[in-house]
Amino acid sequence: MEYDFRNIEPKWKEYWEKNQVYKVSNQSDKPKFYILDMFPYPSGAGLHVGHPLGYIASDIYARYKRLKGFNVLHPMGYDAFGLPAEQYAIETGQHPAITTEQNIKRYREQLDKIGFCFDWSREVKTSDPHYYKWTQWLFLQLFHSWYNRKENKTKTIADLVNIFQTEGNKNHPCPKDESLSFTKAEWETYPEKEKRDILMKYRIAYLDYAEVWWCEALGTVLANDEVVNGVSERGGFPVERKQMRQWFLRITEFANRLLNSLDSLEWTEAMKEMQRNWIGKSNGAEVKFKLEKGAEIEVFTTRPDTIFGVDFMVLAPEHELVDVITTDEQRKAIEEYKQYVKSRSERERMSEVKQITGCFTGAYAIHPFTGNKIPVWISEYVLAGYGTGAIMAVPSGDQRDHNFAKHFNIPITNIFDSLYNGNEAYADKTGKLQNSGFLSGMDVKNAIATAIKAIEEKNIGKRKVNYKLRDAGFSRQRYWGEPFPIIYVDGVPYGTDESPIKENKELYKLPVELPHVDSYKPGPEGQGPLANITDWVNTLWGKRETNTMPGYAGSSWYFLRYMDPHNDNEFASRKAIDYWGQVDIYIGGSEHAVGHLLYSRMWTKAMYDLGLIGFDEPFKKLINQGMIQGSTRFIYFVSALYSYENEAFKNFHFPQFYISKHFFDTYNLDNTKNYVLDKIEEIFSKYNLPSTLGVQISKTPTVVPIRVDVNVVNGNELDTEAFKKLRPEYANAEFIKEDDKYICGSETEKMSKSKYNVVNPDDIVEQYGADTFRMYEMFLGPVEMSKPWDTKGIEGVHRFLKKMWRSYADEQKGWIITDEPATEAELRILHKTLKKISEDIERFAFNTSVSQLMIAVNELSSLNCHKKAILQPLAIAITPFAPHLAEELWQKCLGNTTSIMDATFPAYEEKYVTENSKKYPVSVNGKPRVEIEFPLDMEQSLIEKEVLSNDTIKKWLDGKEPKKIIYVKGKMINVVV
RNA sequence: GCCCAGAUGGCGGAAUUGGUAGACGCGCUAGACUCAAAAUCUGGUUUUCGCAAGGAAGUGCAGGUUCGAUUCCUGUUCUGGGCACCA
Repeated sequence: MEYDFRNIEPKWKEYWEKNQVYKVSNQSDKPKFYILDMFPYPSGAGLHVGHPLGYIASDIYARYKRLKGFNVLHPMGYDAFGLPAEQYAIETGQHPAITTEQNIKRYREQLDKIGFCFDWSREVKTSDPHYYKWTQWLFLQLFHSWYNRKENKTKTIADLVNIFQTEGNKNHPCPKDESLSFTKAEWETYPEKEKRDILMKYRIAYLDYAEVWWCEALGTVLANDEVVNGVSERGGFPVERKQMRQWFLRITEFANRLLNSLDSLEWTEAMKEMQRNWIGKSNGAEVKFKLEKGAEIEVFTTRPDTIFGVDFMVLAPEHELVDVITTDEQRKAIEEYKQYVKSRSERERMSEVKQITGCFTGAYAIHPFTGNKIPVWISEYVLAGYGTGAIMAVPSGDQRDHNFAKHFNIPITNIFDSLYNGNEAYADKTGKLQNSGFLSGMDVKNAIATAIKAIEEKNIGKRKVNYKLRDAGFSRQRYWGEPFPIIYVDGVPYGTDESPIKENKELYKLPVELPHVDSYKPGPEGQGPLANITDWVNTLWGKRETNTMPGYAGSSWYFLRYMDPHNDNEFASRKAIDYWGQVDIYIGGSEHAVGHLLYSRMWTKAMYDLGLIGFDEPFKKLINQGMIQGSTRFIYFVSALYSYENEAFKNFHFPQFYISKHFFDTYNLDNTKNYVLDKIEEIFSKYNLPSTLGVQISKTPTVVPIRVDVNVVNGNELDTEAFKKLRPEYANAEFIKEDDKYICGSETEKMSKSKYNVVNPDDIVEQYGADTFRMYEMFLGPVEMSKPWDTKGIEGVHRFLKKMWRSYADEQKGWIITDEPATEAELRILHKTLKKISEDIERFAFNTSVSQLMIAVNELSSLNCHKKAILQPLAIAITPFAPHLAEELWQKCLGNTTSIMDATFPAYEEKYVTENSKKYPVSVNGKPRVEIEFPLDMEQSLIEKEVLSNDTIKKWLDGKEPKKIIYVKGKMINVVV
């Protein structure tokens, strides 16, 4: 009776499904546990071995928690809207709904093979109208909300209208326009359109303008991803930045809360730090500089203390004042410069340091304290979206300003005396200011306070907290996304749940279904494809919004839908939400650090404020899974043959020469080259080619590394026969081997089809079974770490499972479990293992728990142990890792009649894991010299005496007196001389 | 360019709180079983000097703190992730 996973695994999969073992109820006496994987996007390429890494980890944890007596929610679904499906539709004409459905089906098949305990009855798909109905509904809640800064809370627009009606906006300045001010009486006189324009400037979900990549040739807006090296990825057409009307989410209002409540989360410090940096809170001042010819430039600075060092000012090229202040002489140059900047991505603008660009506007500002004339420039290194889009440049104190001043020969004012050396800005915050009027002689901290005070007294600015975080763009000019439940009545946007629209039942109804289109071509003027469907766009009350929502719309709240996935009356019932609460553990890649994870935190806070849910952070604990990279294999082609004249050369199957890695590495050496040439000649002569072909061997052939499909490589050794079968053109491949092997080169890269390094989990499961696959992925190393995929260690894990099996079953005799009582030694092995495994699982260290299981099985089999008392608990312990095997042992061998999933994880007993003596490493001057065993409760003085009388120690002391003896109980002993 | 992370034998990795560096597995190697192979089992395997006993060096690199550093600090190199419309 062998370990026959091909029979065992399908059998139990069917059993679990038939008995609905994974079905989770919203009612239970057990404590709840919610463990969630990040939503996958179902790509056309299917799953590769990297995807399941996190799912296996969460599956192990989920099963473990269940065995520990929790009611565990462990769902899975799909983030099914997205650009790739639409791109595919444009190329092939297939509807994204159809290809997405196919991809999902494929994903599901692949996931099922690995034996996950997902409750599939709770599956959600963001592209399902039953789902996006609620995405749209939640959008409407955000549209009907504003942020009350006084209360630090999301409130309804109705509430804001009330405030305006009773007191105007004096207590609630407009976040988009602080100069906006009106009284209660003025509010009453505004026509409806103006009222709504004002309200729009307060809404959490609001309309504004923003830049997008526009490609004239394709007539469409492109994602950053689709712009490569400044041209469109498709077709290589020129692109430029273009202003377009867009929906936004006012996440900036939540900035401080998003920052502060990070402290309450069990996320890695790195993850929190990334979010903190993204939010980018900085304290400083806003200062207005009057221009010579009227107008003012407002800047934000974190260093108001350096104001006496201001030598010039820089506006973002998009700044609205640029056109106003530019003098006639400079207008042409400024226009040309602006044109240049349009072709530049923000990334390029920020990262370019070597090449300094900019243009003088011809205008001058007046320094508020010195009265000096300060030239005003524009440059790409100042971004419109950060701060006020303008800076005061202090070359002696800021490196970029310094570079700029040097490059354009702007004289530099030194405000740091000898601290500034003339070559590099002095950006440190230590030392005293000089040459700075009333700030001279002060240190930075003092000077900042004094400067702000002076600025405020002079009424030219104020203290200000600034955030790098920007409002989140919420529109895509695309088809495959959620349509907005918005209709423009005379050009004014209304929610479909507002008067007058809601009077019409058809228009009121959610979801606003994504209409069918025949073409995915963009609409006029960069609008999405929906703009082409006039029937759909034009409604009784006006035109529909033709943008769709971005990918993160559906994924910002999906964790709530799993709690109550089939609810048609609410996005999820409050009862279900209160029962499951926060996600206890969330697993996914760190690439979502500042996108998805920040957006869903914001949605959660808004929903909490609006009383829809009872917690304001979605993910209590976060585990970042590393990436499994591809390990690309290279073979080395020698282009040795050529023909002078003959056409037949092209159609003839010539031998192709590939050299093993060693020869490639040393190809520059004459020895190697001659050896290779001799070999080629030797092989070639065997072919006996007709001389009429005119084929010759090159004396100086070049060698080209070629990526080869990893699936025909075993470790680093090429399976030459499999390679030849791969494609007809390889049939005559000839290999120049080393030690009779063809060794490939390798490189670690992203796993992708184009690099021939994709490994499909199906193949691994087919060959070794799901249990081996699961354990092997965990055994590779810590979940959080990225590592290249390599199949070469999988044999070891598979051997381990077979060995474990042999503890329970014999090839000839069948089950060999006995009822004999366990010995002390056996119990020690068992309990040590139980302890280690539960501790390791709790800290997500699955690689070491697999090791421990291996150690246990090795030790038990060397004791020849087949005892039920040991092996039954051991079967439960391995369940999270190898559920199929465990279930087989549980029911077939150990004779249980219910699923092992309903077993209880055995607790370890302290008495079997404590030792009473320790073999101490004894060091002399920090170098370990000998091992001596002492009881743990032995007195230090006695130990010291014995140590000093040890022969080896005596030898190393060499007659010298020990200065000090360091004894750390249970750890080590060190003798210092 | 900025932010975050990682680097340990031939390979994946272990060392959980500053306390024996290399657990476990792969690979390699020697042997047992076998007509043979597969499977399985036993031993060896960081490098280096040495017949051995035993020594020396060693956790990307350069320093530092400490009785003691893979672990803490400073600097640095390389690799990976993110940088706001890929998801």
